[in-house]
Amino acid sequence: MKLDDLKHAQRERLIFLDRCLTWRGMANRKDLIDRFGISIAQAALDFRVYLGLAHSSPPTYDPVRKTYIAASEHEALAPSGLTEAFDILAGVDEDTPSSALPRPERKADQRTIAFLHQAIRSGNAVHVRYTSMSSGADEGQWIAPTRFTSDGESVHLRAHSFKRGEYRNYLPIRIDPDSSFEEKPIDKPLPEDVDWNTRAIIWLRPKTGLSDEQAKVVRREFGFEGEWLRVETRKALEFFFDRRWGLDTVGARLERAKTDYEPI
Amino acid sequence: MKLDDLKHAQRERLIFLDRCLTWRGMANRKDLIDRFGISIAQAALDFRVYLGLAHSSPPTYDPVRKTYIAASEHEALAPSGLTEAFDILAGVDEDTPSSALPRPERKADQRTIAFLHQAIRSGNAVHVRYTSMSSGADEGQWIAPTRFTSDGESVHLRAHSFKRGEYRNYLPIRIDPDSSFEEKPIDKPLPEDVDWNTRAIIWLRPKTGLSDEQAKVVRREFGFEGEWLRVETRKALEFFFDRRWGLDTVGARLERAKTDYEPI
DNA sequence: AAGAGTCCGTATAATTTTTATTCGTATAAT
DNA sequence: ATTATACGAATAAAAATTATACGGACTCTT
Repeated sequence: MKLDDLKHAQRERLIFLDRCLTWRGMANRKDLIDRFGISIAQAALDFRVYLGLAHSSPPTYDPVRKTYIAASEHEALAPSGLTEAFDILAGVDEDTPSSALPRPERKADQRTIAFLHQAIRSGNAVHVRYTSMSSGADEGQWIAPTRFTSDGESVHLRAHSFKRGEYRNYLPIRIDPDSSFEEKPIDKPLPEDVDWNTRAIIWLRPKTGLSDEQAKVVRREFGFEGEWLRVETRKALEFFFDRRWGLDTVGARLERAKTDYEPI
Repeated sequence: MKLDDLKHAQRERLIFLDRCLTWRGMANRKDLIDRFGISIAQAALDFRVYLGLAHSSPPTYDPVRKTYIAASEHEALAPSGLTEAFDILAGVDEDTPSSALPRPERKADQRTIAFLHQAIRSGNAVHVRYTSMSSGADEGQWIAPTRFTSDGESVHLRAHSFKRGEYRNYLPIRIDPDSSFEEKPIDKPLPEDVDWNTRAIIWLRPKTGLSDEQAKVVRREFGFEGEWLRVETRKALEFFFDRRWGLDTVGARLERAKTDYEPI
Protein backbone atom coordinates (compact mmCIF):
# COMPACT_ATOMS: atom_id res chain seq x y z
CA MET A 1 0.00 0.00 0.00
CA LYS A 2 1.38 3.35 -1.01
CA LEU A 3 0.30 6.94 -0.95
CA ASP A 4 -0.03 6.88 -4.72
CA ASP A 5 -2.50 4.05 -4.65
CA LEU A 6 -5.08 6.25 -2.98
CA LYS A 7 -7.64 8.44 -4.63
CA HIS A 8 -6.73 12.05 -5.12
CA ALA A 9 -9.02 13.37 -2.39
CA GLN A 10 -7.82 11.04 0.32
CA ARG A 11 -4.23 11.45 -0.75
CA GLU A 12 -4.55 15.19 -0.28
CA ARG A 13 -5.90 14.65 3.18
CA LEU A 14 -3.13 12.28 4.16
CA ILE A 15 -0.49 14.64 2.85
CA PHE A 16 -1.96 17.36 4.98
CA LEU A 17 -1.95 15.03 7.94
CA ASP A 18 1.61 14.10 7.20
CA ARG A 19 2.61 17.75 7.23
CA CYS A 20 0.87 18.39 10.49
CA LEU A 21 2.84 15.58 12.05
CA THR A 22 6.04 16.68 10.39
CA TRP A 23 5.98 20.35 11.28
CA ARG A 24 3.63 20.61 14.21
CA GLY A 25 4.70 17.29 15.59
CA MET A 26 1.08 16.58 16.42
CA ALA A 27 -2.25 16.03 14.73
CA ASN A 28 -5.91 15.51 15.54
CA ARG A 29 -8.92 14.35 13.65
CA LYS A 30 -10.19 17.86 14.10
CA ASP A 31 -7.40 19.16 11.91
CA LEU A 32 -8.70 17.10 9.02
CA ILE A 33 -12.29 18.01 9.75
CA ASP A 34 -11.56 21.73 9.82
CA ARG A 35 -9.49 21.67 6.69
CA PHE A 36 -11.51 19.35 4.48
CA GLY A 37 -14.98 19.44 5.96
CA ILE A 38 -15.18 15.68 6.33
CA SER A 39 -16.95 13.79 9.08
CA ILE A 40 -15.39 12.46 12.26
CA ALA A 41 -15.80 8.94 10.99
CA GLN A 42 -13.94 9.67 7.81
CA ALA A 43 -11.19 11.44 9.71
CA ALA A 44 -10.83 8.36 11.89
CA LEU A 45 -10.54 6.21 8.79
CA ASP A 46 -7.94 8.55 7.37
CA PHE A 47 -5.90 8.22 10.52
CA ARG A 48 -6.03 4.48 10.31
CA VAL A 49 -4.94 4.51 6.70
CA TYR A 50 -2.13 6.87 7.61
CA LEU A 51 -0.95 4.61 10.39
CA GLY A 52 -0.94 1.77 7.92
CA LEU A 53 1.24 3.76 5.54
CA ALA A 54 3.67 5.14 8.10
CA HIS A 55 5.12 1.83 9.18
CA SER A 56 8.66 3.15 9.44
CA SER A 57 7.97 5.79 12.08
CA PRO A 58 4.32 5.77 13.11
CA PRO A 59 2.95 8.52 15.31
CA THR A 60 1.58 7.46 18.66
CA TYR A 61 -1.52 8.57 20.46
CA ASP A 62 -0.91 10.41 23.69
CA PRO A 63 -3.97 10.05 25.90
CA VAL A 64 -2.79 12.77 28.25
CA ARG A 65 -2.47 15.44 25.59
CA LYS A 66 -5.26 13.88 23.55
CA THR A 67 -3.42 14.05 20.29
CA TYR A 68 -1.27 12.01 18.03
CA ILE A 69 2.38 12.79 18.51
CA ALA A 70 4.88 12.31 15.71
CA ALA A 71 7.69 9.90 16.44
CA SER A 72 10.90 11.73 17.26
CA GLU A 73 12.50 10.16 14.21
CA HIS A 74 9.39 10.86 12.16
CA GLU A 75 9.87 10.41 8.44
CA ALA A 76 7.56 12.40 6.21
CA LEU A 77 5.59 10.40 3.69
CA ALA A 78 5.65 13.33 1.31
CA PRO A 79 8.61 15.54 2.23
CA SER A 80 8.00 19.26 2.11
CA GLY A 81 9.91 22.43 2.71
CA LEU A 82 9.04 24.77 5.51
CA THR A 83 8.02 27.58 3.19
CA GLU A 84 5.67 25.22 1.45
CA ALA A 85 4.13 24.15 4.72
CA PHE A 86 3.90 27.61 6.21
CA ASP A 87 0.12 27.64 6.07
CA ILE A 88 0.11 24.69 8.41
CA LEU A 89 1.94 26.70 11.03
CA ALA A 90 0.30 30.07 10.54
CA GLY A 91 -2.84 30.73 12.49
CA VAL A 92 -5.40 32.37 10.25
CA ASP A 93 -7.41 35.30 11.51
CA GLU A 94 -9.87 36.51 8.96
CA ASP A 95 -10.00 40.18 9.84
CA THR A 96 -6.45 41.06 10.71
CA PRO A 97 -3.59 41.32 8.22
CA SER A 98 -1.93 38.05 7.34
CA SER A 99 1.13 36.84 9.16
CA ALA A 100 2.82 36.63 5.78
CA LEU A 101 4.30 39.65 4.07
CA PRO A 102 2.20 40.52 1.01
CA ARG A 103 3.91 39.87 -2.27
CA PRO A 104 3.94 42.24 -5.20
CA GLU A 105 1.21 40.71 -7.27
CA ARG A 106 1.54 41.34 -10.93
CA LYS A 107 -1.71 41.77 -12.71
CA ALA A 108 -2.48 40.26 -16.04
CA ASP A 109 -5.26 40.40 -18.54
CA GLN A 110 -7.04 37.06 -18.78
CA ARG A 111 -8.01 37.53 -22.37
CA THR A 112 -4.44 38.31 -23.38
CA ILE A 113 -3.12 35.23 -21.61
CA ALA A 114 -5.74 33.06 -23.24
CA PHE A 115 -4.80 34.37 -26.70
CA LEU A 116 -1.14 33.66 -26.04
CA HIS A 117 -1.93 30.21 -24.71
CA GLN A 118 -3.94 29.56 -27.82
CA ALA A 119 -1.06 30.65 -30.04
CA ILE A 120 1.35 28.38 -28.15
CA ARG A 121 -0.99 25.43 -28.54
CA SER A 122 -1.56 25.91 -32.21
CA GLY A 123 2.08 26.80 -32.89
CA ASN A 124 1.10 29.97 -34.67
CA ALA A 125 2.65 33.39 -34.69
CA VAL A 126 0.58 36.14 -33.14
CA HIS A 127 0.45 39.87 -33.68
CA VAL A 128 0.88 42.02 -30.57
CA ARG A 129 1.72 45.55 -29.57
CA TYR A 130 4.40 45.52 -26.90
CA THR A 131 5.56 48.28 -24.61
CA SER A 132 9.08 47.86 -23.37
CA MET A 133 10.36 49.82 -20.41
CA SER A 134 13.19 51.28 -22.44
CA SER A 135 11.86 51.91 -25.91
CA GLY A 136 8.18 52.51 -25.26
CA ALA A 137 5.21 51.19 -27.21
CA ASP A 138 5.87 49.64 -30.61
CA GLU A 139 3.77 49.59 -33.73
CA GLY A 140 2.87 45.97 -33.41
CA GLN A 141 4.94 42.93 -34.30
CA TRP A 142 4.74 39.25 -34.95
CA ILE A 143 6.07 36.90 -32.32
CA ALA A 144 5.99 33.12 -32.07
CA PRO A 145 5.20 32.21 -28.46
CA THR A 146 6.54 28.89 -27.24
CA ARG A 147 5.76 28.71 -23.53
CA PHE A 148 5.16 30.49 -20.27
CA THR A 149 7.92 30.75 -17.72
CA SER A 150 8.20 32.14 -14.25
CA ASP A 151 10.97 33.90 -12.37
CA GLY A 152 9.06 33.43 -9.14
CA GLU A 153 7.98 37.04 -9.19
CA SER A 154 6.01 37.31 -12.37
CA VAL A 155 5.09 35.16 -15.31
CA HIS A 156 6.91 35.62 -18.59
CA LEU A 157 6.18 34.61 -22.12
CA ARG A 158 8.98 32.92 -24.00
CA ALA A 159 8.67 33.70 -27.68
CA HIS A 160 10.65 34.03 -30.86
CA SER A 161 10.84 37.60 -32.02
CA PHE A 162 10.85 37.93 -35.79
CA LYS A 163 11.90 41.55 -35.45
CA ARG A 164 15.01 40.64 -33.50
CA GLY A 165 15.56 37.20 -34.90
CA GLU A 166 15.95 35.62 -31.48
CA TYR A 167 14.06 34.21 -28.55
CA ARG A 168 13.11 36.65 -25.82
CA ASN A 169 11.18 36.82 -22.58
CA TYR A 170 8.14 39.06 -22.65
CA LEU A 171 5.99 40.31 -19.82
CA PRO A 172 2.37 39.59 -20.72
CA ILE A 173 1.20 42.66 -18.83
CA ARG A 174 3.11 44.85 -21.27
CA ILE A 175 1.23 43.47 -24.21
CA ASP A 176 -1.50 45.87 -25.20
CA PRO A 177 -4.83 44.16 -24.44
CA ASP A 178 -6.17 45.83 -27.57
CA SER A 179 -3.61 44.16 -29.80
CA SER A 180 -5.17 42.40 -32.73
CA PHE A 181 -3.97 38.97 -31.57
CA GLU A 182 -4.28 37.94 -35.17
CA GLU A 183 -2.73 34.53 -35.77
CA LYS A 184 -0.83 33.22 -38.73
CA PRO A 185 1.04 30.01 -39.38
CA ILE A 186 4.81 30.12 -39.19
CA ASP A 187 6.16 29.84 -42.73
CA LYS A 188 9.60 28.43 -42.10
CA PRO A 189 10.60 26.40 -39.07
CA LEU A 190 11.84 28.39 -36.11
CA PRO A 191 15.45 28.05 -35.03
CA GLU A 192 16.10 26.01 -31.95
CA ASP A 193 15.75 27.84 -28.67
CA VAL A 194 19.30 27.19 -27.60
CA ASP A 195 19.20 29.04 -24.30
CA TRP A 196 16.05 27.21 -23.31
CA ASN A 197 17.61 23.89 -24.14
CA THR A 198 20.76 24.60 -22.22
CA ARG A 199 21.05 23.53 -18.64
CA ALA A 200 22.73 26.10 -16.43
CA ILE A 201 24.32 24.58 -13.36
CA ILE A 202 25.15 27.33 -10.96
CA TRP A 203 27.55 26.68 -8.11
CA LEU A 204 27.18 28.95 -5.14
CA ARG A 205 29.36 29.37 -2.08
CA PRO A 206 29.19 31.45 1.09
CA LYS A 207 30.15 34.99 0.25
CA THR A 208 33.83 35.82 0.45
CA GLY A 209 34.59 37.72 3.60
CA LEU A 210 32.26 35.81 5.87
CA SER A 211 33.85 34.26 8.92
CA ASP A 212 34.06 30.50 9.16
CA GLU A 213 31.32 30.60 11.72
CA GLN A 214 29.07 32.64 9.47
CA ALA A 215 29.81 30.46 6.48
CA LYS A 216 28.74 27.48 8.55
CA VAL A 217 25.42 29.10 9.29
CA VAL A 218 24.91 29.90 5.63
CA ARG A 219 25.64 26.30 4.70
CA ARG A 220 23.16 25.02 7.18
CA GLU A 221 20.60 27.57 6.14
CA PHE A 222 20.72 26.62 2.50
CA GLY A 223 21.22 22.97 3.20
CA PHE A 224 24.59 22.06 1.76
CA GLU A 225 27.55 20.43 3.40
CA GLY A 226 30.44 20.70 1.01
CA GLU A 227 32.07 23.67 -0.56
CA TRP A 228 29.30 24.49 -3.01
CA LEU A 229 25.57 24.59 -3.38
CA ARG A 230 24.43 23.31 -6.75
CA VAL A 231 21.40 24.89 -8.35
CA GLU A 232 20.08 23.91 -11.72
CA THR A 233 17.97 25.90 -14.11
CA ARG A 234 17.78 26.82 -17.78
CA LYS A 235 20.12 29.30 -19.40
CA ALA A 236 17.06 31.18 -20.61
CA LEU A 237 16.09 31.87 -17.00
CA GLU A 238 19.57 32.57 -15.70
CA PHE A 239 19.15 36.30 -16.21
CA PHE A 240 16.65 36.38 -13.36
CA PHE A 241 18.70 34.24 -11.02
CA ASP A 242 20.84 36.82 -9.23
CA ARG A 243 17.92 39.04 -8.42
CA ARG A 244 15.73 36.17 -7.28
CA TRP A 245 18.42 34.86 -5.00
CA GLY A 246 19.41 38.31 -3.85
CA LEU A 247 22.99 37.87 -4.99
CA ASP A 248 23.05 41.46 -6.23
CA THR A 249 22.23 43.00 -2.87
CA VAL A 250 24.70 44.23 -0.29
CA GLY A 251 23.55 41.78 2.37
CA ALA A 252 24.01 38.78 0.10
CA ARG A 253 25.38 35.76 1.87
CA LEU A 254 25.96 33.65 -1.21
CA GLU A 255 28.00 34.32 -4.31
CA ARG A 256 28.54 32.49 -7.55
CA ALA A 257 31.58 30.26 -7.75
CA LYS A 258 31.13 29.11 -11.31
CA THR A 259 28.54 28.17 -13.86
CA ASP A 260 28.47 25.13 -16.09
CA TYR A 261 26.41 24.78 -19.21
CA GLU A 262 25.34 21.63 -20.90
CA PRO A 263 22.74 20.87 -23.57
CA ILE A 264 19.59 19.22 -22.34
CA MET B 1 -26.29 26.82 -5.63
CA LYS B 2 -22.87 28.14 -4.87
CA LEU B 3 -19.31 26.95 -5.02
CA ASP B 4 -19.18 26.82 -1.24
CA ASP B 5 -22.10 24.43 -1.05
CA LEU B 6 -20.05 21.72 -2.69
CA LYS B 7 -17.87 19.17 -1.03
CA HIS B 8 -14.20 19.95 -0.78
CA ALA B 9 -13.10 17.50 -3.45
CA GLN B 10 -15.52 18.65 -6.10
CA ARG B 11 -14.96 22.28 -5.24
CA GLU B 12 -11.25 21.81 -5.85
CA ARG B 13 -12.02 20.31 -9.24
CA LEU B 14 -14.36 23.10 -10.22
CA ILE B 15 -11.85 25.72 -9.15
CA PHE B 16 -9.27 24.06 -11.34
CA LEU B 17 -11.75 23.98 -14.18
CA ASP B 18 -12.53 27.62 -13.58
CA ARG B 19 -8.86 28.50 -13.83
CA CYS B 20 -8.43 26.57 -17.04
CA LEU B 21 -11.25 28.56 -18.55
CA THR B 22 -9.98 31.80 -17.10
CA TRP B 23 -6.36 31.57 -18.17
CA ARG B 24 -6.31 29.08 -20.99
CA GLY B 25 -9.67 30.18 -22.27
CA MET B 26 -10.53 26.54 -22.86
CA ALA B 27 -11.10 23.31 -21.00
CA ASN B 28 -11.77 19.65 -21.60
CA ARG B 29 -12.93 16.78 -19.50
CA LYS B 30 -9.50 15.38 -20.07
CA ASP B 31 -7.99 18.23 -18.08
CA LEU B 32 -9.94 17.15 -15.03
CA ILE B 33 -9.17 13.50 -15.61
CA ASP B 34 -5.44 14.11 -15.90
CA ARG B 35 -5.28 16.34 -12.89
CA PHE B 36 -7.54 14.50 -10.47
CA GLY B 37 -7.61 10.96 -11.76
CA ILE B 38 -11.40 10.86 -11.94
CA SER B 39 -13.48 9.01 -14.51
CA ILE B 40 -14.93 10.44 -17.69
CA ALA B 41 -18.38 10.17 -16.22
CA GLN B 42 -17.44 12.19 -13.17
CA ALA B 43 -15.71 14.79 -15.30
CA ALA B 44 -18.87 15.12 -17.33
CA LEU B 45 -20.86 15.62 -14.14
CA ASP B 46 -18.39 18.24 -12.98
CA PHE B 47 -18.81 20.11 -16.22
CA ARG B 48 -22.54 20.11 -15.82
CA VAL B 49 -22.29 21.39 -12.27
CA TYR B 50 -19.90 24.08 -13.45
CA LEU B 51 -22.27 25.18 -16.17
CA GLY B 52 -24.99 25.42 -13.55
CA LEU B 53 -22.81 27.65 -11.40
CA ALA B 54 -21.47 29.89 -14.15
CA HIS B 55 -24.79 31.39 -15.11
CA SER B 56 -23.38 34.88 -15.64
CA SER B 57 -20.90 33.97 -18.37
CA PRO B 58 -21.07 30.28 -19.20
CA PRO B 59 -18.47 28.70 -21.46
CA THR B 60 -19.75 27.20 -24.67
CA TYR B 61 -18.85 23.98 -26.37
CA ASP B 62 -17.16 24.34 -29.70
CA PRO B 63 -17.77 21.15 -31.68
CA VAL B 64 -15.18 22.10 -34.25
CA ARG B 65 -12.33 22.48 -31.79
CA LYS B 66 -13.85 19.86 -29.49
CA THR B 67 -13.42 21.90 -26.36
CA TYR B 68 -15.27 24.25 -24.13
CA ILE B 69 -14.40 27.83 -24.82
CA ALA B 70 -14.65 30.50 -22.15
CA ALA B 71 -17.01 33.34 -22.91
CA SER B 72 -15.13 36.45 -23.97
CA GLU B 73 -16.50 38.26 -20.94
CA HIS B 74 -15.77 35.23 -18.77
CA GLU B 75 -16.03 35.90 -15.06
CA ALA B 76 -14.01 33.65 -12.81
CA LEU B 77 -15.94 31.88 -10.09
CA ALA B 78 -12.87 31.97 -7.87
CA PRO B 79 -10.65 34.81 -9.05
CA SER B 80 -6.93 34.09 -9.08
CA GLY B 81 -3.74 35.87 -9.92
CA LEU B 82 -1.56 34.79 -12.78
CA THR B 83 1.33 33.79 -10.54
CA GLU B 84 -1.00 31.60 -8.57
CA ALA B 85 -2.29 29.94 -11.71
CA PHE B 86 1.09 29.52 -13.35
CA ASP B 87 1.02 25.75 -13.02
CA ILE B 88 -2.05 25.72 -15.22
CA LEU B 89 -0.12 27.36 -18.02
CA ALA B 90 3.22 25.63 -17.61
CA GLY B 91 3.71 22.40 -19.43
CA VAL B 92 5.36 19.89 -17.14
CA ASP B 93 8.17 17.73 -18.42
CA GLU B 94 9.44 15.36 -15.81
CA ASP B 95 13.04 15.05 -16.90
CA THR B 96 13.98 18.53 -17.97
CA PRO B 97 14.45 21.48 -15.62
CA SER B 98 11.29 23.30 -14.66
CA SER B 99 10.08 26.31 -16.57
CA ALA B 100 10.09 28.15 -13.27
CA LEU B 101 13.23 29.60 -11.80
CA PRO B 102 14.20 27.64 -8.69
CA ARG B 103 13.78 29.51 -5.45
CA PRO B 104 16.30 29.62 -2.66
CA GLU B 105 14.78 27.04 -0.37
CA ARG B 106 15.62 27.53 3.24
CA LYS B 107 16.02 24.35 5.14
CA ALA B 108 14.66 23.81 8.59
CA ASP B 109 14.83 21.14 11.19
CA GLN B 110 11.45 19.49 11.68
CA ARG B 111 12.06 18.67 15.28
CA THR B 112 13.01 22.24 16.09
CA ILE B 113 9.90 23.59 14.41
CA ALA B 114 7.71 21.12 16.26
CA PHE B 115 9.22 22.18 19.59
CA LEU B 116 8.59 25.82 18.80
CA HIS B 117 5.07 25.09 17.68
CA GLN B 118 4.51 23.25 20.90
CA ALA B 119 5.78 26.20 22.95
CA ILE B 120 3.49 28.59 21.06
CA ARG B 121 0.50 26.36 21.70
CA SER B 122 1.15 25.94 25.36
CA GLY B 123 2.17 29.57 25.82
CA ASN B 124 5.40 28.58 27.48
CA ALA B 125 8.85 30.02 27.25
CA VAL B 126 11.47 27.79 25.68
CA HIS B 127 15.21 27.56 26.05
CA VAL B 128 17.22 27.78 22.84
CA ARG B 129 20.72 28.46 21.63
CA TYR B 130 20.65 30.98 18.84
CA THR B 131 23.34 31.93 16.38
CA SER B 132 23.00 35.40 15.00
CA MET B 133 24.87 36.45 11.89
CA SER B 134 26.52 39.31 13.71
CA SER B 135 27.28 38.13 17.21
CA GLY B 136 27.71 34.40 16.72
CA ALA B 137 26.35 31.61 18.87
CA ASP B 138 24.99 32.50 22.28
CA GLU B 139 25.04 30.54 25.51
CA GLY B 140 21.38 29.75 25.40
CA GLN B 141 18.45 31.97 26.33
CA TRP B 142 14.79 31.90 27.15
CA ILE B 143 12.36 33.20 24.58
CA ALA B 144 8.56 33.23 24.51
CA PRO B 145 7.45 32.31 20.98
CA THR B 146 4.13 33.70 19.85
CA ARG B 147 3.74 32.76 16.20
CA PHE B 148 5.35 31.96 12.89
CA THR B 149 5.56 34.58 10.20
CA SER B 150 6.79 34.65 6.65
CA ASP B 151 8.54 37.26 4.57
CA GLY B 152 7.85 35.23 1.45
CA GLU B 153 11.42 34.02 1.40
CA SER B 154 11.78 32.19 4.65
CA VAL B 155 9.75 31.50 7.74
CA HIS B 156 10.44 33.45 10.89
CA LEU B 157 9.58 32.92 14.50
CA ARG B 158 8.07 35.85 16.32
CA ALA B 159 9.02 35.70 19.97
CA HIS B 160 9.56 37.81 23.03
CA SER B 161 13.19 37.93 24.01
CA PHE B 162 13.70 38.10 27.77
CA LYS B 163 17.31 39.00 27.20
CA ARG B 164 16.43 42.05 25.14
CA GLY B 165 13.06 42.76 26.67
CA GLU B 166 11.35 43.07 23.30
CA TYR B 167 9.71 41.09 20.54
CA ARG B 168 12.00 39.94 17.77
CA ASN B 169 11.97 37.85 14.62
CA TYR B 170 14.11 34.75 14.73
CA LEU B 171 15.16 32.44 11.95
CA PRO B 172 14.38 28.87 13.05
CA ILE B 173 17.31 27.53 11.08
CA ARG B 174 19.67 29.47 13.31
CA ILE B 175 18.38 27.78 16.40
CA ASP B 176 20.72 25.01 17.41
CA PRO B 177 18.88 21.70 16.88
CA ASP B 178 20.66 20.46 19.98
CA SER B 179 19.19 23.18 22.16
CA SER B 180 17.52 21.80 25.26
CA PHE B 181 14.07 23.09 24.21
CA GLU B 182 13.22 22.97 27.85
CA GLU B 183 9.89 24.65 28.54
CA LYS B 184 8.77 26.70 31.46
CA PRO B 185 5.68 28.73 32.20
CA ILE B 186 5.88 32.49 31.83
CA ASP B 187 5.84 34.01 35.28
CA LYS B 188 4.49 37.46 34.59
CA PRO B 189 2.34 38.37 31.59
CA LEU B 190 4.22 39.41 28.48
CA PRO B 191 3.95 42.98 27.25
CA GLU B 192 1.76 43.56 24.22
CA ASP B 193 3.44 43.00 20.89
CA VAL B 194 2.84 46.50 19.69
CA ASP B 195 4.53 46.20 16.30
CA TRP B 196 2.55 43.08 15.55
CA ASN B 197 -0.67 44.78 16.46
CA THR B 198 0.04 47.80 14.36
CA ARG B 199 -1.19 47.97 10.82
CA ALA B 200 1.32 49.45 8.39
CA ILE B 201 -0.29 50.94 5.34
CA ILE B 202 2.37 51.56 2.77
CA TRP B 203 1.66 53.85 -0.15
CA LEU B 204 3.79 53.25 -3.21
CA ARG B 205 4.15 55.29 -6.37
CA PRO B 206 6.07 54.87 -9.62
CA LYS B 207 9.69 55.76 -9.00
CA THR B 208 10.63 59.37 -9.39
CA GLY B 209 12.40 59.89 -12.66
CA LEU B 210 10.30 57.55 -14.73
CA SER B 211 8.67 59.06 -17.77
CA ASP B 212 4.89 59.39 -17.86
CA GLU B 213 4.78 56.55 -20.29
CA GLN B 214 6.85 54.32 -18.05
CA ALA B 215 4.84 55.28 -14.98
CA LYS B 216 1.73 54.24 -16.85
CA VAL B 217 3.21 50.82 -17.52
CA VAL B 218 4.16 50.44 -13.87
CA ARG B 219 0.63 51.36 -12.81
CA ARG B 220 -0.85 48.80 -15.13
CA GLU B 221 1.66 46.19 -14.07
CA PHE B 222 0.87 46.52 -10.40
CA GLY B 223 -2.78 47.13 -10.96
CA PHE B 224 -3.50 50.59 -9.68
CA GLU B 225 -5.10 53.53 -11.36
CA GLY B 226 -4.62 56.52 -9.13
CA GLU B 227 -1.53 58.11 -7.78
CA TRP B 228 -0.68 55.43 -5.23
CA LEU B 229 -0.71 51.73 -4.68
CA ARG B 230 -1.87 50.80 -1.20
CA VAL B 231 -0.32 47.78 0.47
CA GLU B 232 -1.17 46.67 3.94
CA THR B 233 0.85 44.59 6.33
CA ARG B 234 1.96 44.56 9.96
CA LYS B 235 4.60 46.87 11.35
CA ALA B 236 6.43 43.80 12.62
CA LEU B 237 6.90 42.65 9.04
CA GLU B 238 7.66 46.03 7.54
CA PHE B 239 11.39 45.52 7.89
CA PHE B 240 11.25 42.88 5.16
CA PHE B 241 9.08 44.89 2.84
CA ASP B 242 11.64 46.83 0.81
CA ARG B 243 13.71 43.82 0.05
CA ARG B 244 10.73 41.68 -0.84
CA TRP B 245 9.39 44.31 -3.18
CA GLY B 246 12.82 45.10 -4.56
CA LEU B 247 12.56 48.75 -3.55
CA ASP B 248 16.20 48.74 -2.50
CA THR B 249 17.56 47.70 -5.87
CA VAL B 250 18.75 49.98 -8.63
CA GLY B 251 16.14 48.81 -11.09
CA ALA B 252 13.26 49.48 -8.71
CA ARG B 253 10.21 50.88 -10.41
CA LEU B 254 8.26 51.68 -7.27
CA GLU B 255 9.14 53.84 -4.29
CA ARG B 256 7.49 54.60 -1.01
CA ALA B 257 5.40 57.72 -0.86
CA LYS B 258 4.38 57.50 2.78
CA THR B 259 3.46 55.04 5.48
CA ASP B 260 0.52 55.22 7.85
CA TYR B 261 0.26 53.28 11.07
CA GLU B 262 -2.83 52.41 12.96
CA PRO B 263 -3.56 49.98 15.79
CA ILE B 264 -5.35 46.82 14.77
C1' DA C 1 -15.18 10.82 44.42
C1' DA C 2 -18.56 11.65 40.95
C1' DG C 3 -19.81 13.85 36.78
C1' DA C 4 -18.93 16.52 32.61
C1' DG C 5 -16.06 17.12 28.76
C1' DT C 6 -12.97 15.67 25.20
C1' DC C 7 -10.29 13.11 22.82
C1' DC C 8 -9.80 8.56 21.13
C1' DG C 9 -11.71 3.73 19.06
C1' DT C 10 -15.16 0.50 16.68
C1' DA C 11 -19.20 -0.86 14.05
C1' DT C 12 -23.45 -0.58 11.51
C1' DA C 13 -26.60 1.03 7.99
C1' DA C 14 -27.80 4.94 5.09
C1' DT C 15 -26.36 8.17 1.84
C1' DT C 16 -23.58 10.28 -1.55
C1' DT C 17 -20.00 10.21 -4.79
C1' DT C 18 -17.68 7.97 -8.18
C1' DT C 19 -16.96 4.38 -11.60
C1' DA C 20 -17.88 1.16 -15.37
C1' DT C 21 -20.42 0.40 -19.17
C1' DT C 22 -23.28 1.20 -22.96
C1' DC C 23 -25.49 3.86 -26.46
C1' DG C 24 -25.90 7.98 -29.37
C1' DT C 25 -24.29 12.64 -31.82
C1' DA C 26 -21.14 15.71 -34.23
C1' DT C 27 -16.72 16.94 -36.40
C1' DA C 28 -12.25 16.08 -38.60
C1' DA C 29 -8.71 13.26 -40.62
C1' DT C 30 -7.23 9.33 -43.41
C1' DA D 1 -16.56 4.99 -45.58
C1' DT D 2 -13.93 4.31 -41.58
C1' DT D 3 -11.57 5.75 -37.63
C1' DA D 4 -10.70 8.81 -33.91
C1' DT D 5 -12.07 12.07 -30.60
C1' DA D 6 -14.58 15.13 -28.50
C1' DC D 7 -19.20 15.58 -26.52
C1' DG D 8 -24.10 13.90 -23.90
C1' DA D 9 -27.06 10.74 -21.28
C1' DA D 10 -28.47 6.70 -18.61
C1' DT D 11 -27.91 2.65 -15.93
C1' DA D 12 -26.19 -0.40 -12.24
C1' DA D 13 -22.22 -1.43 -9.39
C1' DA D 14 -18.58 -0.02 -6.40
C1' DA D 15 -16.41 2.99 -3.35
C1' DA D 16 -16.22 6.80 -0.33
C1' DT D 17 -18.42 9.25 3.07
C1' DT D 18 -21.84 10.24 6.63
C1' DA D 19 -24.91 9.55 10.58
C1' DT D 20 -25.35 7.32 14.59
C1' DA D 21 -24.54 4.72 18.55
C1' DC D 22 -21.60 2.60 21.63
C1' DG D 23 -17.43 2.30 24.90
C1' DG D 24 -12.64 3.56 26.98
C1' DA D 25 -9.04 6.71 28.85
C1' DC D 26 -7.86 10.78 30.61
C1' DT D 27 -8.45 15.70 32.69
C1' DC D 28 -10.85 19.02 34.95
C1' DT D 29 -14.35 20.88 37.95
C1' DT D 30 -17.35 20.53 41.58
